[in-house]
Amino acid sequence: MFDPAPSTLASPPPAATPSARSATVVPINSHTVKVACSNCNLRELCMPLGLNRDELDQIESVVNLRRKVKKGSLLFHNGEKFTSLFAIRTGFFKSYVASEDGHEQVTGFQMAGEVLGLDGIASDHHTCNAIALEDAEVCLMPFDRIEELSRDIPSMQRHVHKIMSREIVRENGIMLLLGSMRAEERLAAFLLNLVDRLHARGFSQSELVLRMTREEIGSYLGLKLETVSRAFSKFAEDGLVEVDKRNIRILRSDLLRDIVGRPDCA
Amino acid sequence: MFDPAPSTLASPPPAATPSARSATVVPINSHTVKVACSNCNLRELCMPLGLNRDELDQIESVVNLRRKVKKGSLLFHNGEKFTSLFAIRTGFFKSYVASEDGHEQVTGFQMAGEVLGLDGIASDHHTCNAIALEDAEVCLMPFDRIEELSRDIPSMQRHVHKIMSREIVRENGIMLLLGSMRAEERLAAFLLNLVDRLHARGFSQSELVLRMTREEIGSYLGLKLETVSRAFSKFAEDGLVEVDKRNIRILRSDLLRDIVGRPDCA
DNA sequence: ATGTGTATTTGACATGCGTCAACATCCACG
DNA sequence: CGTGGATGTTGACGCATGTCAAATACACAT
Repeated sequence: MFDPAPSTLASPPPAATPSARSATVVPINSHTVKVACSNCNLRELCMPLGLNRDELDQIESVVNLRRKVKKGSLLFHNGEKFTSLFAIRTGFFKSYVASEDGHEQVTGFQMAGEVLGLDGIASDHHTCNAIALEDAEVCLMPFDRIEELSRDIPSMQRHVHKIMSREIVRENGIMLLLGSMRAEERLAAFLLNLVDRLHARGFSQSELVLRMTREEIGSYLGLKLETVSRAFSKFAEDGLVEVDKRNIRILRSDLLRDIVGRPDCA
Repeated sequence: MFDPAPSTLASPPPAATPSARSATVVPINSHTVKVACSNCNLRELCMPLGLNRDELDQIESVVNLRRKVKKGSLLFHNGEKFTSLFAIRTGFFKSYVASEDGHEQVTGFQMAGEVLGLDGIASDHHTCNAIALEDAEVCLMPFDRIEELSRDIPSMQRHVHKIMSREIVRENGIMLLLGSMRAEERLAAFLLNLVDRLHARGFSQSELVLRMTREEIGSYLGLKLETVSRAFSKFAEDGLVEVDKRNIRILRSDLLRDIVGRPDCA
């Protein structure tokens, strides 16, 4: 097996200096406002994207609270009143919907710099749940403040629209995956997507640590956990990846891409 | 069999007086502007929703063109530059994405009052295709005009956000369907959803005419056309629906709902 | 250390749906 | 009025994945 390199993989890249406060909700007073976005390492991925200095100052007035979310606890849940979007500073989330009979369908995994809560805009109430898969910190962005600012800053407005549209496009891709791919294609696509997003955040192109269980992966991919496990074993057997529990090393991303691309290569 | 009632089902409810012009793109000049939204029967479903009289006047300045789309022709396609959203006045569309290997995945069916093109905002280019399943007419809404107006009219801004969020929520539901339901549950959910949307447009609660093939239904639901056909036959055999080609009469929507709700009722 | 619960892997078997094929029906068009 | 292509139905069969079960490993609390 390989060295899981937990020190670099276990924690996201430094997103400004994480405060060590114990309170769950941390108000940002005037002299700490500057910390919010300008100094955040995620500014190239998150809300401030494409804003100039002045606009950056303004958006920082939107991000007025931070919230720590402990591993396993809910950020929001189905039916809860919608007031804010959440930008992830650190940590890892899953979002999921539940059908009446209790089945849970994971609808996405979100990492630092990504935005949660867009589902709530439609009806002023959240229609899915978001749970932290590791200790996390999020920035609260009250949506009416976002809308106010969007009216004043066209580039901000466009960015908000792009974020929502991107989510629509992502879900289109998942529909393609769920509707037409087979188990190994789905897992290959999943791994490549995850490692791409991690790489954009400064992590390795080839190593990753899964924050979710096989069952959660299966739920996202429309598979049972045993099928996910078998697909991992198959990939390992074929020398495409090394699998040690949740530590994954991608050895042949080219072949993984082939698997995604061609629906029938045994 | 039953009377397919084609006269009421074949054409959507009157959406203002349909012009009989033959040109594909119909510019709306100043004295016909009023026709655009105020008189449109879809104003309770479409963009003008929740706007007052003044705001209605303004939104009509956004809808500056109409376009006729013949059955079988593309409204937009993957890779095409994104400039406008499309509000459907009459007709019926499918949107779909294609994977590299040529497989097509239908991502949605859209009817009068619904909006197409949201996928294009993210990258300024469309990432899916939209094709008319019957002769159709759409209103073009240049997106930069929508954004301008959103800055002036908060209720308009909120409405645009709601439309995008609604699409995200819809796709969450499809993920649940594709990820965890079995064939008959999927088809039952599909039929109930279709008839609900048609009913909101003044059609029957129990009768509908499918505008798409079994194969297109199957693509949307992640099934093969034979499986769709068998599920229809099963429903008919069990007395839940009457099926005559694409004419469907729902006899027991209560039982259809049961099928959707409970994953194991054989 | 010990025990308990969760996560993962692997095997054996069952089944729902896909695949392949034949046939029926309908509509467009000559 | 006939013909060909698209669409839809149905049957037989196979396979990918689900289901059930057992064993192992690990995390964490006592």
